[in-house]
Amino acid sequence: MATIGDVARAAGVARSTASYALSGRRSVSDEVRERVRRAARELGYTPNAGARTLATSQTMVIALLARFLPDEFAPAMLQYIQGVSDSALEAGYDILLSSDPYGPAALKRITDSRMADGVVLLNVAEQDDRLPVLRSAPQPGALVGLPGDCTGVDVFDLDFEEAGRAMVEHLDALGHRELILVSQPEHVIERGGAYVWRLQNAALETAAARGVTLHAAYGSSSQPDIGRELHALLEAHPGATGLLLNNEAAAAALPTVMHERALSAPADLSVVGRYSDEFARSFSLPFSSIDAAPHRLGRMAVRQLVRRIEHQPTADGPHVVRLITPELLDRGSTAPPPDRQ
Amino acid sequence: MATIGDVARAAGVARSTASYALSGRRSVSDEVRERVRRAARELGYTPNAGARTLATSQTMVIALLARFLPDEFAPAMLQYIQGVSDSALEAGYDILLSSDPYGPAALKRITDSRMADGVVLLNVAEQDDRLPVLRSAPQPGALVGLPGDCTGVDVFDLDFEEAGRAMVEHLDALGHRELILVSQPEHVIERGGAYVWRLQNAALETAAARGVTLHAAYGSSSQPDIGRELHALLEAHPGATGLLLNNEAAAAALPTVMHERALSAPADLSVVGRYSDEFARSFSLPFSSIDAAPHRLGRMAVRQLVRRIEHQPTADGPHVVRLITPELLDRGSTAPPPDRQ
DNA sequence: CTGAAAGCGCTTACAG
DNA sequence: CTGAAAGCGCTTACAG
Repeated sequence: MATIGDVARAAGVARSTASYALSGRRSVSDEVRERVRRAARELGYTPNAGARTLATSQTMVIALLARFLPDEFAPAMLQYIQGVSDSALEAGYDILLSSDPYGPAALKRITDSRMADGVVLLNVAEQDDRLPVLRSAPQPGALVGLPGDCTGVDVFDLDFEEAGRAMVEHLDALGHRELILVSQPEHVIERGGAYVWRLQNAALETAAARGVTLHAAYGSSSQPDIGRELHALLEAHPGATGLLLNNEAAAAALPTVMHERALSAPADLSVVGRYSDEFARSFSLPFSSIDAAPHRLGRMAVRQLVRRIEHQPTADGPHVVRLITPELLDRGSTAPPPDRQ
Repeated sequence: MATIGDVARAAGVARSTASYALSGRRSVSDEVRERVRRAARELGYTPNAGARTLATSQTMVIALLARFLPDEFAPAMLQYIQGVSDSALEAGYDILLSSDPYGPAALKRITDSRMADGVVLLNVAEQDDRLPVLRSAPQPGALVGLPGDCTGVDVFDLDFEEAGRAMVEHLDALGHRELILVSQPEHVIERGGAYVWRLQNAALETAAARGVTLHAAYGSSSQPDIGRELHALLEAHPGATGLLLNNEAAAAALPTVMHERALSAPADLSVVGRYSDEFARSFSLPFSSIDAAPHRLGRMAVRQLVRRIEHQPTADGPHVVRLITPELLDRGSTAPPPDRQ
């Protein structure tokens, strides 16, 4: 493979001149620049990434630390990755993907060995064991997901509290007095998925404040369990006229369940979910929903990370915690409750 | 950050000795080795990846070239990535993930700049424009997906022809005389998804040889279109007693469609699909199916790639094309056809 | 068993 | 406007 030395020799100049001609970091005569460029082109010269990194201490790589959890929802996961990947590409960075189940050690190795200029953490838990490592690393970090302690990192997430409020307020305004909320399984909370109770608590508080009855339940993350559970919940609360879903598996199962119970939305039951629009589209979920916006969150995290990387190490402003405001996309699955006598 | 020089100084030895003591690539007295190790531990020494790469010309990185196509099925995609990721981790490699839509240029940059020791290509097309680049790269390559020309690379895929045959034979043996096959959308073929017609042609041939009528159709890759199409197909072929699915969206939509038509499997209709077991599980698809085995294919590709990388450049055996034999997982959705008079 | 030196391929002050 | 040199942090022949 051609090196900068080969290019310099072919162009009849010094290696430094070849380097400058290619990078444009100091002025070079038009003629020399042309000769160097031609030589580079003809030799098919591409700079060696390792050598450049060693010389500049810039890797132009962003590390993406993901966790492939068994009950993590695959379509959402892939969209986070896509968002990160797309915006890294735009900014000129490559992605180093790590899904080592033992996250802290993997992260430490990556940051210590200087394989990346910055780190994006996915599936962030309330008490995330990767955070202490990230805070003491020299590289900046951006998270998708809100941890208990946000110091030293930039954080991006959906405002799940607002989502919980918005769901309840929407149905309350339509006149519903009794609702059911189906959340992710309880073990998602146990491993630190704070978004589950953030949404649920806000929904419960809002319901209480408005005198709305809200039955909060945890649902399974896979079929057919979740289907059975939905049946049982609808049976147990015959007076409920609205259903809130913070559980993708439940959203996927609901059309069948409603069909089996001969219910239709919104005539018999109003339904509001929380999942990605992409998921809604590919499964044609007919329910109004709050967009989980995984692609957008991935993008935001990378954008901010790149800003930090490129302003480093001085002009780094205060760290941000950006919770995006839920938007309820109306798919017509909510309406005033049916009359019951 | 501590360098090997810092470690050497702290241990009172030369840098070379420190390096050898840590790598074990030449014998070092027990006492010196202990001193060096302790110094490394106390200083929190981790070798600089770029420097090591420059010195050894080994990156310990595998490039993963994916394509995020709009109608690519997300759960399958993520599982390929997981398979690759898991086995890379086991082998001690990191993953450089590229999803640049302009694949050939991205691949060329990655291989030319020596960012990886080997390359895995996902979503391989019949005529894949990344293949010429990969063949002329110095790094070995492994593909998931069967291209028209397999020279110079190792190839892994499901045996889609055998899958098509197996599906038809299975239903023929049960006594079915008229079947419907729903494939992926036609534009998947157009962009090079050869597996669509590989399965379809084999199914058609097998059916013809056995005197079975097979109606082959392309289906949409998303709802609600595919649902409508399934209805139309079942309507158009009232004599069909078996349904073959090579289309994940169709598999996801079918339970609802059958419900709507008051059909049940296998009493009214025998159904066989082809998708990943993981997908079947998370959506509880009640149909017997041939496992697409994305995780396993990803693993196989990496395993072989690592073998090539580590035997390079001499002892590289002939390239392999490994088509894994479809396994029909019986979920009880097939039976002899109902009597029709 | 250990050390001093060269070299991997870049970039970037330092000189002219 | 250009060149010769140093240095990034490793590894690995070459000497002893």
